[in-house]
Amino acid sequence: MSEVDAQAKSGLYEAFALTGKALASGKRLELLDLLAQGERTVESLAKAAGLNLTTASAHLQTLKRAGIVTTRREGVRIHYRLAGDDVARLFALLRKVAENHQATVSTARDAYLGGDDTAEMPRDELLARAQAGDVLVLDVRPIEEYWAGHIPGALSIPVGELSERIEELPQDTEVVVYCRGEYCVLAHEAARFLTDRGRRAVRLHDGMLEWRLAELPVHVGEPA
Amino acid sequence: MSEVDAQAKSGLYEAFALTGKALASGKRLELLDLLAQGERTVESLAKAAGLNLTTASAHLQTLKRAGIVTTRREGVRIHYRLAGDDVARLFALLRKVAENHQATVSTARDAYLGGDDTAEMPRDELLARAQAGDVLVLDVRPIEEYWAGHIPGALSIPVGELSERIEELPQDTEVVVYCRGEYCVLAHEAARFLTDRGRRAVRLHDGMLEWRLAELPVHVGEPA
DNA sequence: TTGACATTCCAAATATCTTTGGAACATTGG
DNA sequence: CCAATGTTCCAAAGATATTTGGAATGTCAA
Repeated sequence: MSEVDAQAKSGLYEAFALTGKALASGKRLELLDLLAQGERTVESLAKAAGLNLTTASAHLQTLKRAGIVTTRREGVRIHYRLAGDDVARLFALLRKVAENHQATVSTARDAYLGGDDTAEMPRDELLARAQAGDVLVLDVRPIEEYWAGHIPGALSIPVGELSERIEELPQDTEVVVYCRGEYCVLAHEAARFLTDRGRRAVRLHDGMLEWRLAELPVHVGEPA
Repeated sequence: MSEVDAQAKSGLYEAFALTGKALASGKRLELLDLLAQGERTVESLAKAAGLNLTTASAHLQTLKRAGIVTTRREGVRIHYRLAGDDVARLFALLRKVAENHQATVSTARDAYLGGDDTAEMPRDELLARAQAGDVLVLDVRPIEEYWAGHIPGALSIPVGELSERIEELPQDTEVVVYCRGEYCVLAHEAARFLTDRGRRAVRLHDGMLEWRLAELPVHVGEPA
């Protein structure tokens, strides 16, 4: 390989690495996790990720330089969003690969999600039983994320409002709870809360991210 | 979200980020590109990637700490390999996402591969025409990579030996050249060399990496 | 047991990334 | 035009990564 070629090759791979660097920080991955649910403003991202506003902005600039997020201005606010579904797919695969090959991930996962105490249901079973009207599908993400896209027919009760609004759920039908994705804590919390209160509740095994990437139907906006 | 939860969450995401950090260096991505073709020793990787031996070892340790490569000792040598096909898939997707969303990648790509002067053929067309015995499939990677896995029926002539061995190719059948993958320069070089010498030669659009990930048949070892 | 060899460990120098407060910038509404 | 607000830019401090030579480790063969 010539000297020139070697230089051109490392140029190409440094360019690839820019995308790698975007994924090389836990904070940035938390931001991507939020963005995978739909677009958000800088302030809202900073707050949700527990970051100083300036720090969040710096991380978002890094993501933007790598091209994996884009921005849209609306008045004084700037909305960030993922640059495409391929980015969401890359993000999801990164987490899966990390889980497959790093023991520390399972440990951290269980520490965060709290073991696997509540029962779970795969996507295809939810589809079948929701068709049959057999179960109630419950979205426990923040309402903005529900509006940005949810499973058709799902009811929205953000997990923080669940204790006040539990009466909206019929007593005797089984509830399938879901949230952002496979590593999202909200559905775990909701399922624990509901089963503690004597309701029949199971978690969807993963969440909206995987649902969308599987190209299953998604409803945007208010419920029909 | 409680303080404890926030801490547990950032622990989980820092663990994910370890895999991200593994992908955050051009040098490491070059090593992964080589490993995607099959296992290799440290020395061979260092030489092929143009790295100081100690530097290569340090990068390989980083990949190993992230769990995306594993090692096997054989006598005095240590062989590195990818920890699974999911890792190869992640690597391939990273390059694709980078190309999709970063203008600099196309520039660097063209600078390295030399524009798109030679014709290319998609995988399914190669499959059909190779079945029909219509074309000769030519693998121009180093012979070790050919042994580690190649398209069934392909002939191996490493690109460096092509000028001495061009007579092994029948004059009048079309040749389909392939190498490591979509961003590998070897098939471009070979196709240019062959067409310059009046042969009918086209490139497979991608290479062994994408072929394998598409779960198409792969032959390991000597040709049948 | 010794010598040869492949690889990793260690330490130090350099480079890059992260985080933060304060200043600067852009947009909107008064 | 001015003030308020959301976001980015800048600079500096601290933390983390990269690269390298030289020493240490582990394995094999003589």
